[in-house]
Amino acid sequence: MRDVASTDRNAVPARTGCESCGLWRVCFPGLVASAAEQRLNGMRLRRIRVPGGKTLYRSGDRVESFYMIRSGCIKELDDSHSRDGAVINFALPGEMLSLQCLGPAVSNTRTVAVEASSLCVVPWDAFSELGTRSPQVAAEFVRLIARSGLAARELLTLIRDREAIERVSGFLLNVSARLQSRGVRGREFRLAMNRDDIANYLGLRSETVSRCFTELARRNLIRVRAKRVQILNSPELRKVSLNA
Amino acid sequence: MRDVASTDRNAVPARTGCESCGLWRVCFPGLVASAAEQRLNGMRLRRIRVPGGKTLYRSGDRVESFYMIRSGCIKELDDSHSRDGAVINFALPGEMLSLQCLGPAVSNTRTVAVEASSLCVVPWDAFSELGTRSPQVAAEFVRLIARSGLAARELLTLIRDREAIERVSGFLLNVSARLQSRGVRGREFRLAMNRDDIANYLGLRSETVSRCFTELARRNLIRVRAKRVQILNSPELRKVSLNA
DNA sequence: CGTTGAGTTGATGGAACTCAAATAGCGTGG
DNA sequence: CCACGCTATTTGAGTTCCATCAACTCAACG
Repeated sequence: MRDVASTDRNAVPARTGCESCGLWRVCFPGLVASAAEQRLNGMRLRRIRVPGGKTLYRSGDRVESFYMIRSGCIKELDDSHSRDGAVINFALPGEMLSLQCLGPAVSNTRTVAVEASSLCVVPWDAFSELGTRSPQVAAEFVRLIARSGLAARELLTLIRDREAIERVSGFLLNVSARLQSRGVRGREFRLAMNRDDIANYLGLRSETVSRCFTELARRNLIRVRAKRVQILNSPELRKVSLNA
Repeated sequence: MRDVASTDRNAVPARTGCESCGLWRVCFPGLVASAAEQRLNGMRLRRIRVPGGKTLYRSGDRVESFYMIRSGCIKELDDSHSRDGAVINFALPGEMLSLQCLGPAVSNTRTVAVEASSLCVVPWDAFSELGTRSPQVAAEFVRLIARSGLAARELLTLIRDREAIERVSGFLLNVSARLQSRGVRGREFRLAMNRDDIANYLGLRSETVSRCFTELARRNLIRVRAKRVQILNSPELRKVSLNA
């Protein structure tokens, strides 16, 4: 139950095991509670592979499962205002999708694979049953759902009242920290998304994002070559992101 | 259990009853389930009054209760980046506070009364107990918590990639709709917050907010005099807010 | 009637957008 | 392996929008 056969052509961001997965703390109490039938197998765990550019689910769809990113990158889009969708969040390896749908059950976002991605799929009812048996698990749920709403708030403070270079610096540090916390090297990584997606996410234009990358490289804070990014001076980069 | 003695000097936005309160759908199943001890009285419901400018709770505080706004206006501030706090949300009459804290229990926002406000205070444990007894109530909880994260997302789409006049128009429509949905007249109302708070919320400067008000008034879409706002042409105002 | 604070209006500069052109990556097929 | 073509990205020049700073209005209040 650890690794899956890989069919990747290009270098894909690291594959993560269950320990680094956001659901681990939910699974764990369940597994402790009763070893046999609450194993991952018993929960009808599935793995799926989504090709880059393909839609996972749409706004309005009834979503009945959690999704955990194992590799790749999924973007969540809000279609309510702009025609081609505004990026709300990039879900990175080890992170979760669709949590906020499980109250209303129907999704308010469209999710699209930024690149070929591998996901774990866990039916909601399996977990919900787990929650009714263990208040510990139920509490963990509430915590996770509450935390899932935090991404939007973080993005809000990342872009509101901040100028372009601050946003881009903050974005890089954010991605770096999230990769690091999942056990992936955060100093040097590959951005799965293109400049347009980043610009859309940060409320900028791709040209501006590009200029900021160039400027940060000129200051020797980062190194960029297309999608590959290397963070050379993260304390200084943080200062830039905080306008300090 | 309906009205409280009023000590307001100036005209304060309408006081709302339990029916228009965001918690009603949570209370209701509980009340149905067992009439006697789960009444509002049984839940140790308290009413408090917060003077304008006073802090309700701070970031880092352990929050053990829900708060429901009965009258007035409470702003939620994020202190993580700016010195004097960035406005995340304005809680209007009939709306709730501190829901997202009840997973982590410790608040990540500071809440300050924009004007003298009256609140209902309900201890979390009373509800949590209610939830363990009724899965219906528990589900309603999850729904409410998931929805509480939506405010940040809405604000995000309100300001990202939108110019000043679009933000201001969207803000007015948003406030209008929220007042209306709580049974208050939404065509003509009084903004509790000053220009600085609005500007902070929208990621603008107070001068810009002022200019936008003036411009919208010039186009005969609204009428403004200090804090009093009248919406004259909401379809057209919507067009402006959507950049259409 | 002067003071105070919120709100409005005006003038100016800078940051980011726009449009346009140049360049770099990258997959494809010779 | 290299040339080709396509797309993504970078760079440049001009324009727009908003922040800034400052002056001004207005109402409340002693």
